[in-house]
Amino acid sequence: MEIPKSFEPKDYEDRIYKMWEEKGCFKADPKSDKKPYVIVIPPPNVTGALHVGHAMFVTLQDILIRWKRMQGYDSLWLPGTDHAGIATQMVVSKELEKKGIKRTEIGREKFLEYVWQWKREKGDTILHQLRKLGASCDWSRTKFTLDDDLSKAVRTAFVRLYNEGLIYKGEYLINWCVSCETAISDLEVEHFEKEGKLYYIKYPFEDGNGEVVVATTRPETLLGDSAVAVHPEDERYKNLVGKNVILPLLKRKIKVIADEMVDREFGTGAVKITPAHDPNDFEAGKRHNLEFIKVMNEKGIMTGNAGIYQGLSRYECRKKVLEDLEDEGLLLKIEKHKHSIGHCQRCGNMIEPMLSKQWFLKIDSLAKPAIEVVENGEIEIIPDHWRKVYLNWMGDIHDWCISRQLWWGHRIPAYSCNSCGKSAGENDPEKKLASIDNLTSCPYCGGVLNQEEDVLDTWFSSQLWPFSTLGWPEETEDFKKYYPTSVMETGYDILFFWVARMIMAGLKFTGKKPFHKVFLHGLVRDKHGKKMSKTSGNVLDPLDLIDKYGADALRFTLSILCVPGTDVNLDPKRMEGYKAFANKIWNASRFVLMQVEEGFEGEIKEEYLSLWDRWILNEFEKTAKSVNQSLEEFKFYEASHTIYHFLWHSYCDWYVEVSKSVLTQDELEERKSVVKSVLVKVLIDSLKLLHPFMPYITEELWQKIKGEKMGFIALQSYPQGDKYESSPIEEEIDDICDLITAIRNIRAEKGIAPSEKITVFLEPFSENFEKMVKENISEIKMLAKVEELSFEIGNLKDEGFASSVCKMAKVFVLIRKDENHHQKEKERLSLELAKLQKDRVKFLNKLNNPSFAERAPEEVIKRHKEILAEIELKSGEIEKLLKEMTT
RNA sequence: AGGCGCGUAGCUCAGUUGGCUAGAGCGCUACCUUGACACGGUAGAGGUCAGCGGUUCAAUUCCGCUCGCGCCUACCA
Repeated sequence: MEIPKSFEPKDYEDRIYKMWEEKGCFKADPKSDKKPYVIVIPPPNVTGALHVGHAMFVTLQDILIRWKRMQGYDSLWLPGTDHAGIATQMVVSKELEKKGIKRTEIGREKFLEYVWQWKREKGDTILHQLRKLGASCDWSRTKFTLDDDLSKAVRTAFVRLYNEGLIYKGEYLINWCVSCETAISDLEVEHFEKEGKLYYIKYPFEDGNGEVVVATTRPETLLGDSAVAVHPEDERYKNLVGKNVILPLLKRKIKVIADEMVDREFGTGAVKITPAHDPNDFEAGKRHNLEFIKVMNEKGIMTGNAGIYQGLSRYECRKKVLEDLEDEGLLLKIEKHKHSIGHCQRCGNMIEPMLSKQWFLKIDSLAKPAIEVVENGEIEIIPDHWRKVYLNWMGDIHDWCISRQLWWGHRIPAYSCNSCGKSAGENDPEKKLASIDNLTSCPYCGGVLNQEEDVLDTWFSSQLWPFSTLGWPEETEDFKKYYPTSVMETGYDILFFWVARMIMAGLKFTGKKPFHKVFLHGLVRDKHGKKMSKTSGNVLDPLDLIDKYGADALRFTLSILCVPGTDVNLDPKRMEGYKAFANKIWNASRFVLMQVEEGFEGEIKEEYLSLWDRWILNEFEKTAKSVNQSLEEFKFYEASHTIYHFLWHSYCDWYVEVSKSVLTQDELEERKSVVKSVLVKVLIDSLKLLHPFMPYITEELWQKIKGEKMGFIALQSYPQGDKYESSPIEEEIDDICDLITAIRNIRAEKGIAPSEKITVFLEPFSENFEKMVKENISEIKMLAKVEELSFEIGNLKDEGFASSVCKMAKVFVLIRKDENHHQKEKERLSLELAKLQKDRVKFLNKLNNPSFAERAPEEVIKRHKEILAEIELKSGEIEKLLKEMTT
């Protein structure tokens, strides 16, 4: 039987995926008595396009899911998307604007219709892209955070928190994005250090005698100042406290206060206080009962409080304020100043700290148990150092601003009454005004109700994902079987955003931890470790990569680069290499299939197994055992590397080559048959072992070898390697390989053409090795291209020969004698001898040290002695050779 | 400012409680189109494990310092 010579992933990837999906290979079955293994997908944004970050998590999670499925678990990988409030609203608004439709003009209801329309058309794009990667999700359970059932979960969670008094509404200083026109949480603010300016501004005293100078980076906010603060123990300013100064430009009278927040070393040691536009000043304002003067509105435009500056943008206002200060001689000086400025994670605009009425979640009581489960190891975070980061952050967590001024999202299920004036979050003593079900009339007075306009932060729904997707708050069959989930696998960049919040929410609402383990993978960067970004032009598109190298190569690359605790530097070169690996497997299979007849049913008869056969069978078991172990520990790189090394370097480089010496020569039919059986068995088992990593090519080859009626490799049982046993065979094969390499080395160094067969003389160091060489002489001859291999050294002096000392024997290769051939031989051997002698001294010194003998463990001493003996044997033999040559 | 982490071959990285003669992939050199595969084969070259000091019989591994780099958190006006 034969398969095409060229390996072409495009020929089979889509076809195979379709087969898997149609035959329901990925469906979990709550009725089965198999043990569950569950991962919920980190839901991609519904607006999202596939990027390498997705490729990363798909690869790792799919490896785990397929591995466990093959191990006999009821694997459930639950897919879905989140509604991505800000992102989606922005995308759809922009699309509408192109058509001349303005969101604010058409109103909330109409706008949401458009968004749903968009979602129906485009929302599944990302899910189809995940399939290209081979993701074995149970698509029948696909969820969306705005689905009816998940929305009900959100309302349930909100109302419960509200009724317990953990949700409050109030006017606080929050992070406001003037471009997205919504509040965002602390976590959604990104700080960049920027070179800015520090402006020194004079605030004249009320009495006209002199002034106090304050330093600020944001001169325009002085319009909202309500005080100037100094440190209470600052001698320079002690007598100023309580006095009034005149606010420049607006000429308001404001007082000088004393507060310990002031850093005497910074600037002039006097600081302007703008309670409505700075988080620090907000706190100070509360402490000192200051006026909160809002000088900027939600669009970043100056308000009426800004006097003549009303209507200017924040940027124009700064310019004008500075000009005017200059005119009035109040601008003392400008210094360069580095400081960090918050930017909106979504749109990149500067964040405006703004006084605003928002909904908050009290977090302390939720955080406490979430800290405990990680501290006591009930939830294991891998790699361990993220555990420390988690605990560090959780220990200093702040209340969470959960309201967003958007339309797309879960509208807050809270109401206020027109008639009696009761309002959820503010004066709703009996907690009647938040409700899971739609409230139609006021439960206090029967009056007309208004529902809160704002929606909840998307993460508020994402935190419920591990259980809302399984049916919570209902006790569904799925929820009962699949919750808690097994592993949460995601990037460390959303440890706080998502993972921490899921732990808090899981414990709060279900009373159980949402998952047993958290594995955090590194971020995918470019080949030099730089973050991928459109501006750097170093973005790699997974769909392009799949097109060029195949999904299997992309997956294998990501997996083998995934070392816990480090970011992944993705170099297309690597993918080329793993595409070559796929090609290698393809061709190895091709070779095997060429050896066997259609429907070959191999049988491995013990009595006909050779050393090499036993070796590769055992080597496979060792590999399988190691791969399982690595996967248990989330060492994807190690698992991938182990398989790679086995298939390429053990199976292809050695066993397949050795098999040729049996299959192409005059050997017993039984031997040939056994070798074929071993070739096939090890290949098939290797394909199974590799399947979670490279699902497509392994499935395709499985079908070609076994035929479709044998089912899917995806559903075969995973090799466990439990038959592996440590055996002297390993060392014996090592020694034979060492001999073959030594002969090949001489061939290469002496420039003997590969086509030329040579004569080799051998002087084994042990009878056992001589016996072994004799037993495997045919394989050795074939692999080293030896015509004649003799143990009768005779007198080689007159002949031309090259020699080498390998681990178990002295090797002589007959060559044509040339002029200074003895000289060259001597140089070569002397070089090797020098190297050996250096090592010899090292080991000798160690062993001669009395405290080494005293303190080192016996095993180590023994090993050292063995190595020394080996070195001494080898160098002794080389010395002898050199001596013989000179005489 | 606080916390975490990194510096091993030209490049990207492994190296599991200290103990083999420090490994891999790519790149490089030489030779080879041999009937699975040139997306290949064979053989090589290449490292004072950032530097200094300490603990130890023994340090790439543990500790301290120095230099260089990265990330996260934070209210430096």
